[in-house]
Amino acid sequence: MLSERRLEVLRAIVQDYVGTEEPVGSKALTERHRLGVSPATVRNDMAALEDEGFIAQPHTSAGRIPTDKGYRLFVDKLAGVKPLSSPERRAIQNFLDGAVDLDDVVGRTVRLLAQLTRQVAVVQYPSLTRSTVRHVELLSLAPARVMLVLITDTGRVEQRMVDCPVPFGETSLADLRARLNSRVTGRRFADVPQLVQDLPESFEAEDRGTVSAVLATLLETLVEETEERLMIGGTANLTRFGHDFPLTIRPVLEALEEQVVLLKLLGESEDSGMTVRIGHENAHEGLTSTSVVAVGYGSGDEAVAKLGVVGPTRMDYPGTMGAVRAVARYVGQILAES
Amino acid sequence: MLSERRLEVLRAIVQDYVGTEEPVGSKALTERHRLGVSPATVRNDMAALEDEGFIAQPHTSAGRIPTDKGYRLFVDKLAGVKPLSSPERRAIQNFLDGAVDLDDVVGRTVRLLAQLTRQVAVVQYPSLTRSTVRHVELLSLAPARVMLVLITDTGRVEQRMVDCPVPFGETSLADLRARLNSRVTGRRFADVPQLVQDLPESFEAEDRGTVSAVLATLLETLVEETEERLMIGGTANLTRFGHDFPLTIRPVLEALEEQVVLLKLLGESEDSGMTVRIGHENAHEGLTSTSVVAVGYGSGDEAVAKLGVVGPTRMDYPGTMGAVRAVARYVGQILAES
DNA sequence: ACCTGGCACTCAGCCGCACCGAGTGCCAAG
DNA sequence: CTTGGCACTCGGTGCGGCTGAGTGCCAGGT
Repeated sequence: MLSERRLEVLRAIVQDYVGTEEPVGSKALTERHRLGVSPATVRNDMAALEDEGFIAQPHTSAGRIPTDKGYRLFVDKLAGVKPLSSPERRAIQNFLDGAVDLDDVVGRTVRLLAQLTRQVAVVQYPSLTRSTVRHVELLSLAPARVMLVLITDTGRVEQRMVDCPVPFGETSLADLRARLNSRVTGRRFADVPQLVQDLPESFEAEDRGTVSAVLATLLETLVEETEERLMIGGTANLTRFGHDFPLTIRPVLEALEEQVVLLKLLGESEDSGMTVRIGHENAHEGLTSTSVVAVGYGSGDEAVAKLGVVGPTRMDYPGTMGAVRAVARYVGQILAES
Repeated sequence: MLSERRLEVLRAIVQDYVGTEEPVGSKALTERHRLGVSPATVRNDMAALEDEGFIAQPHTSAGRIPTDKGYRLFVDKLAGVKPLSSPERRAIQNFLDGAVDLDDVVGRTVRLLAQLTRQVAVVQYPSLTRSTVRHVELLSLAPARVMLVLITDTGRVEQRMVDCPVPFGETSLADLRARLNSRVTGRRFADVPQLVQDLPESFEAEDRGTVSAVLATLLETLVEETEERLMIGGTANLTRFGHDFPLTIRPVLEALEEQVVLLKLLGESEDSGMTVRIGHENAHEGLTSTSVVAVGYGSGDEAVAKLGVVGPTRMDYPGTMGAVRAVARYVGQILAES
């Protein structure tokens, strides 16, 4: 229902607007793009595109700017994913290769993504529920005090204190540690609850209380930390947002500080494959003038967490999508290696 | 050399300016404060204060605003530290008490501080070098692969992978773990290097390579992580900075993203006792229009790390200092308990 | 049926101008 | 040393006119 040329006009409008940040008019369009038609024709097309809701005028007698719906069409039909240049790829690899631990990987990823896209980057830590257990460690700190340390295959470490109802001997502790690990090492966290269910029964009566306490803390940790952690960076890029600062930037900063909001943002997208959420498509009110590009990443074929960027709806979608995808791939490789 | 009344005038100017964000004139001053003198007198005093460099006019025929030097005098001589109200104290305690682990403590502290002061909060993780070792754990993940886990008395956990030159048996590993712990548990991290220096010699020749590798990684971790970690929050408060947004806010956001800068910022202050660094007193260029209020906190009497806030030079110093001090105390308590 | 050039119209942004008023410095008197 | 008076400054604001990019529409051409 939209002719080929009209789509072409929309593409041109999006590209110009993203570049200049200013409403684009018919004359400027014909000059900057070889559309092969006159400004008047473009005007007609623009009127049609406006009727369909793809573009809008800020005020009468100004140029047009794309609407969220216009960006949507652009992303879905008109734009591809721009692959990175090979120097960029090499830079990514070099930068990520220097990481020493998981925190470092995530930290570097955030900085990298922020720099590449010149936007705000968000990286989720590998999810506990989708990871597998590498090791469970129990340390006796005091006669009735045990520290529980949980290590995942992605290098994440969680620790908790456990208060034992009665003092717990070193040998019992070693016993519990051994049995616990033989059951859960290499298994997925999601499966842990049923794997340890009957563990207390196999212990002496006097130790059962403590065993139960330890297990309870373990399960609690799994539940609590299912609210994942994440890291953000590149907030300074928000200053390149637009001219009407305070009002735009404020709610975005606020939203970015609420982990819950961000996690929802990343979580709502499909598991693998890139998701682009544009303007009002974002549920959160403060983010209706931003777009979110997110993708899953993982050490194997399956995604263990998401990463992405938050930027103005007026962003370079192909470039951003390319950068996000590339970074996700490299991070996956790094995690698989460690 | 400055009469009592002139100091009083300065105090009034600072207070009014902090409240209204607008240059304050002689007439307004006499109306809002009971100085007992006429505007003309105040004008004379203001002229004197301006000669001394404590206040300045943005343009001729506008009110006066305090200079950095003026704020300095205000903080040093004219203002106390405003204690928090008891509801506030209770709120702090309740909020911090719910923390489950160190990350949570730091996270809650940041949010709390940001909310109380309505500024950007910065909290440093307890320093490794000033903490003591609670436990060192060695886990065999593969025949020639060991994971080193370091746990501090403040609950911080660091982990590193160690590649062994030759496979390392479980018994040797247990042996090393035991000897290592007997030497370093309870000792300060700073002392660890010399405590483990001669450890390889006491092992069989074939294991010495691995023992050395493990120790090398341990020491390396200590060095690397001496660049401390920290957490920031409340950046949304930057939007309340001033009217001339983009230019002011940008360098601040950039500075806040550079951990190194922030660590220097906190580190430069004396160990305990509160430090207030005003405007150009901050070395970093991006922060010359901000003030930093920082204080050490710790589980015992000695500081293990710093926390503080970054805000506009035009801030409520007494209130901010009060909040920072109170939060530091409570965090110290929480850490001591865990 | 579609493209195109022409034309009248609109309106945000940008002067220039005058005015207002808060605030100042100075001075002479108390 | 304080105070009231007074002339002066100058940033901010509101108003009017101009400009120019951009539009919508129409009539003519392909």
